[in-house]
Amino acid sequence: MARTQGSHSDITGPKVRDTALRLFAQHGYAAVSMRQIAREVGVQVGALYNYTPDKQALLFSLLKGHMDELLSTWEAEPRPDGPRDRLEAFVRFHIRFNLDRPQAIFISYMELRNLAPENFAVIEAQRKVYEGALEAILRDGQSEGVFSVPDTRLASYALIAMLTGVNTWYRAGGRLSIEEVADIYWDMVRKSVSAD
Amino acid sequence: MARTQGSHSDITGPKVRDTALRLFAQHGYAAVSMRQIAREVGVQVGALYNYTPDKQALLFSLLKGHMDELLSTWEAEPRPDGPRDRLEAFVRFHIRFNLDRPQAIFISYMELRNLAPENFAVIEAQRKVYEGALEAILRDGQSEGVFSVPDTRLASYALIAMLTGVNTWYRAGGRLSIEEVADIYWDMVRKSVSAD
DNA sequence: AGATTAACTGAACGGATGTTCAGAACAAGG
DNA sequence: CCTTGTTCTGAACATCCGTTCAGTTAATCT
Repeated sequence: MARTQGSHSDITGPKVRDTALRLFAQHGYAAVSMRQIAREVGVQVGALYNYTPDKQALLFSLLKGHMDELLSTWEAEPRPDGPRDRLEAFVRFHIRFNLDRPQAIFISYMELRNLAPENFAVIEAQRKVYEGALEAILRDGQSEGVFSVPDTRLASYALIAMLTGVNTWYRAGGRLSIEEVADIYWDMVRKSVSAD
Repeated sequence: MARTQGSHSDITGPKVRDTALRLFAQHGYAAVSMRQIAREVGVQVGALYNYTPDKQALLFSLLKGHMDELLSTWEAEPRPDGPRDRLEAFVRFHIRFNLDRPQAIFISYMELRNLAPENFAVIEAQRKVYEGALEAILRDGQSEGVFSVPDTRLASYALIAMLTGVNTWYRAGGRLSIEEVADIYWDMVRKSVSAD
């Protein structure tokens, strides 16, 4: 039998993506087989190829979709005046965005090396744009004299790593809410760049 | 032919570990085959099983060896008086240690999920010991009034993530020496906990 | 009602996987 | 010099891999 009742592409399609995202985040791209994805979706393995040309494209599509959403959401955020408030906005945005999609964040840091070179280049370029936004804030603050950062490039790396690290330990329903976490991180970031 | 001249276990053994470490770091545990390791070592695949009971044990052995070295090296470090100097020692030690073994650091953060549960528990416990050392410093500094950190647990996570992040961008021979990098990071860490 | 099309099954393809093992080649010890 | 033990080869094992495709089913269109 094929095409059981109510199973259409607009149901199976997202299900394939969701399942792949979850399994890739849990076990890693290389450790997850197409058959495993199919089993959890509830179809035979061949059916997956209605939704992706191959396994590599599935990974790339997930990462690309995530980066597109990250960039467009960030650009739609209110952009306060002055480096200090812009930095705070970045910190709070980053933490909120990350904690809302832990799996996507996880694979977009862990599975980069499993991208084909041309796919890697695309994602890497998008990441540079995003991290560049942080560095621009730091540079502005430094030149306006409201921050004191000896090396803005390096500081942006350090802060990104610190902020992205929340995903390794934060669990929803824990002792701290997302807002409380953001408050604490912002406190540390603010002091680390010597802002008021 | 077998046993060609000069190939003994005290040469092949370390070569297997070095090769496995390099390949795991480069492509990921699941993406590297035993045959690939054997090829780069220069033996047939069966010969690897003189040095490890199986692939999983090889990964665990690499991670365990790394964590053992991390803990014993840290415990052998001079232990300055007072939280401020102890924190500085920790920061400089961590950066130095990490940048000296980028591959081992990489796999011990990336390949944890590929460990069998009982192996994972061992490594996780060791990691907790190490991170606990940082938190103890923060707690002491907080209670002595030389630091101002609202949440020492969370701050230790944040700082560890920030410090470990150096491995993602630092390349030997770049524009900054390890000492310069450590100076800059220490400056940020110091300020983030409000130490003089 | 009949034709068309989208969605899926079931099976197959060649090749790669981790692991085992009998036997060969060599070095060392008596 | 002959035995013993170590180290390795070469081949095999069963199983899994990503991917393809002819055929089947069910929804949609005319």
